[in-house]
Amino acid sequence: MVDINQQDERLNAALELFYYAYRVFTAQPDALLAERGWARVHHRVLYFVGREPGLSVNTLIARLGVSKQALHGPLRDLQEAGLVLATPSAQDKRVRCLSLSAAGAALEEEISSGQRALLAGIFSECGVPAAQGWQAVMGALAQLDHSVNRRPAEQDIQPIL
Amino acid sequence: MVDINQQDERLNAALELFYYAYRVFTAQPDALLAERGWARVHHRVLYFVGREPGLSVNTLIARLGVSKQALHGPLRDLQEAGLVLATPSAQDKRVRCLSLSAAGAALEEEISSGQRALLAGIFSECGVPAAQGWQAVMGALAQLDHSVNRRPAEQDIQPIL
DNA sequence: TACATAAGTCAATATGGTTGATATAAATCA
DNA sequence: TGATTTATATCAACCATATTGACTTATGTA
Repeated sequence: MVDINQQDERLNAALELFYYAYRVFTAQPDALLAERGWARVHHRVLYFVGREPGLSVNTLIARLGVSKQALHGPLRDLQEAGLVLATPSAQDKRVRCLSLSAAGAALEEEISSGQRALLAGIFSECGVPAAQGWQAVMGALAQLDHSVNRRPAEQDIQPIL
Repeated sequence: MVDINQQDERLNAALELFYYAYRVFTAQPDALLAERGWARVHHRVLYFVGREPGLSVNTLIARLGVSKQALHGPLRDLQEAGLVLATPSAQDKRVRCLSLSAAGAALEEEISSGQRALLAGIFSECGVPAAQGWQAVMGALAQLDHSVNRRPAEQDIQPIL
């Protein structure tokens, strides 16, 4: 039989693990961005646009969960720096389809590849079964996302509008 | 032989998993705090003081990595609400030893227990091997924390927000 | 005594978010 | 066609939270 307090202790340790692991995971990109004078919003814009090219400004606002006024500053920065491109949609010329320029993709790649390398190293260090366990746990957690702002993906639950 | 692009795709999926899972993990405490009109700083204070009772204001400032002016507002809120107690140290009457009142401990417990329950549910859903794999991966990541503000490792109890 | 330290406060400032109002172009409806 | 809605883009006022700097008070130490 499992001691309740011991169980709680293990779970407390897991809470802390989550906090520290996430901090390590995000420290690198933050530092890379800061070097170039960009902030987190810029990173998130690069990230979302990179993974969903052609998305509209409104969609991006929904993904990020910020107001359009809060988005526009950083978005304009990125466009002026030539990292993000905005081209009118063919279907509806009002909507601007956002995408990354080569330079934008390169910066995004530089940031994400650091994170991929970090995870790849950890996964190979811990072994395939551990990596699969990690993915199962994180996947189960992510499934609980009730946010409306999620991107639909084949394997995901569709957002309720 | 492993296809490089396929490998990168799996790693990209892992990046997204991390992002969404963390968001789910932090949504609950944020909501609980917001209900009561507290912000994240208040939570972090409750957490740190709860896990390191008797710590000084300066130590707390170092743990949080904020200025004393930034801390004092929230800290005063918590003291006035009777959640955090400050008693002069016996050794040095200048330093205030911070601790949680019963009410403070109860709120902290309420917040953390939600997160423990969330993780416990996920762990039992995914099975013991997956949970162990998750812990191995997160532990390996957390080990890479180079932060100056960490506590010595013997107790190594750390914040969740 | 002279200086240093811990805590608390006040003021000025910066940043990053919010809402509200408004403008423009494009699409759609009656 | 004219009226209305939608998507994007600003401007302005405001607010929360952080910063640094200067200062006070109480206490400890050389």
